[in-house]
Amino acid sequence: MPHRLPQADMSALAIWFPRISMPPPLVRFAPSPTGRIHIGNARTALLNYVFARSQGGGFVLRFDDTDRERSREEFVQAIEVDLAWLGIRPDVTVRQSAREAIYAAAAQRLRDIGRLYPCYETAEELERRRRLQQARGLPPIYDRAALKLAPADRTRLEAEGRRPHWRFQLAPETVHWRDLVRGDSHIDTASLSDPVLVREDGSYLYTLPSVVDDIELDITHVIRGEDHVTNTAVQIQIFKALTDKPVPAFGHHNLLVAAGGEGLSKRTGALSIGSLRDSGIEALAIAALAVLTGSSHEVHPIVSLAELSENFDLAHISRTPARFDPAELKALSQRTLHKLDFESVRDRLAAYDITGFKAEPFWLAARGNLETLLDVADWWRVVEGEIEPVVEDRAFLQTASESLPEEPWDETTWKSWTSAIAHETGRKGRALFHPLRLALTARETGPELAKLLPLIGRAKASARLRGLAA
RNA sequence: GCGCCCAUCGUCUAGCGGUCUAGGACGUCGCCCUUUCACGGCGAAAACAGGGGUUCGAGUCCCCUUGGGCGCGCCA
Repeated sequence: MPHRLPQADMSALAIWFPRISMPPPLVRFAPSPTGRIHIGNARTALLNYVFARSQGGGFVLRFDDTDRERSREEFVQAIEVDLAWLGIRPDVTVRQSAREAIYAAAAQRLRDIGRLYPCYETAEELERRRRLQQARGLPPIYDRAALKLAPADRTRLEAEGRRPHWRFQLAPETVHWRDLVRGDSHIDTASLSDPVLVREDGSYLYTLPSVVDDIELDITHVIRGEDHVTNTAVQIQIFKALTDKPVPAFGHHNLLVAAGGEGLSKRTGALSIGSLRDSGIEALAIAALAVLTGSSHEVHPIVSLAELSENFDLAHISRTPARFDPAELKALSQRTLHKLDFESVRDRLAAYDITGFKAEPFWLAARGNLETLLDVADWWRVVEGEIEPVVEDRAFLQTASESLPEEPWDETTWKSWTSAIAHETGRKGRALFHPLRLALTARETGPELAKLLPLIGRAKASARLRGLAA
């Protein structure tokens, strides 16, 4: 497969032309602040970020907020917060709303070279024509009627008060590019409508600002969802019409679909990063699942974002849509938690007032039993707080409390204590341990009691065995 | 409707004509560990969408069917 070779090609080039050093890659993630980011969005952001990191490159966060109607400041903030939580620190942040003069200049340049032409059809007219074409089995493509307008026609229309919207005139050709994930790709512009770049009210649609910013900011790699492949032909043409700079490389990753198979696009109000965070999902689990699923890499828990950059290769992403299953995310989040060492959660534990000399041994004992970090509070209460013990067998617990050894306790205390009880009562297995666990922790399942007992301490243990809240 | 892309275990995938009685991971199930549960370790079951070709030989190449994704906006 040709698209698995570019790495080799690059290094070959570097050997033969050592003086031609590639500029460091610069990627961009370009959300429109019309909502919170969701798992699909976040995946694109993460893929860009991990790619940049793996190549020693930079990451631009660009807010595509040219749609003034729908863009909201609160979403700009929320997106930055969500991205930061995921571990993404943009090197540069820009807003398209602050750059309109640049787009205006670009639009003028396109008019000057005759590639941007005014159209006077109304939205309703266009809609009607599209339906007509579809009914006839034809592709719904703009017929370029406006191109045939004589100057006099325009003058008359303008006199009637009609304001034009502006279309980019596509050159008839098949546009080719070597997609970073999909390999050799091509689009015949004959199957496309000339894209509207400027609205009737003079504002810009996504297409022009996007290309202009990619040029101005020297973006080298455009990594985005597969839903943008068709746009690529248009963007390459606009790019070339505007500048002699090299066209960026494009990589279109597969899309996520819901477990049932239906699309998981931004329109379906998919799981937001914010709600995932609130439900206790680990950011690292989201990152791992987002970049690993749908690729030939095994999905596995990670302990740092950097881990994902190590074997990262866009060519390892599949061209088939991948299912996103929240249950899988949850399970991965749980396994992630079980691997985290104390240092990496120290600050977050402190937020639950889990500090002091018991904090680390507590974490090591409890982490394997957590579904989410939210659960630590419950286990910390078992160790340091007060709980109401569950008494299953009063007489047995009485015996147990009487054989409780004197402190100091360590991890061997549990073994020697329970051996003594077993000896005295003849109990073993579940009959022996279940009542002890219930009395000591008030829960059916939990961390190894050998590790928990010394943290609970004699005073609390003794009281709980006697059925007292402690 | 038209165009582009795709099709291997439940899920994510390896596989680039013989080495595939199809490999891995997650999940599932079983066993072990812990004189309990959870965590952990080990093992098992589980797939080439269907039909035609090409070839000595096809999961691998071609065509059709079926199924799926995306696109076809004065959205991004």
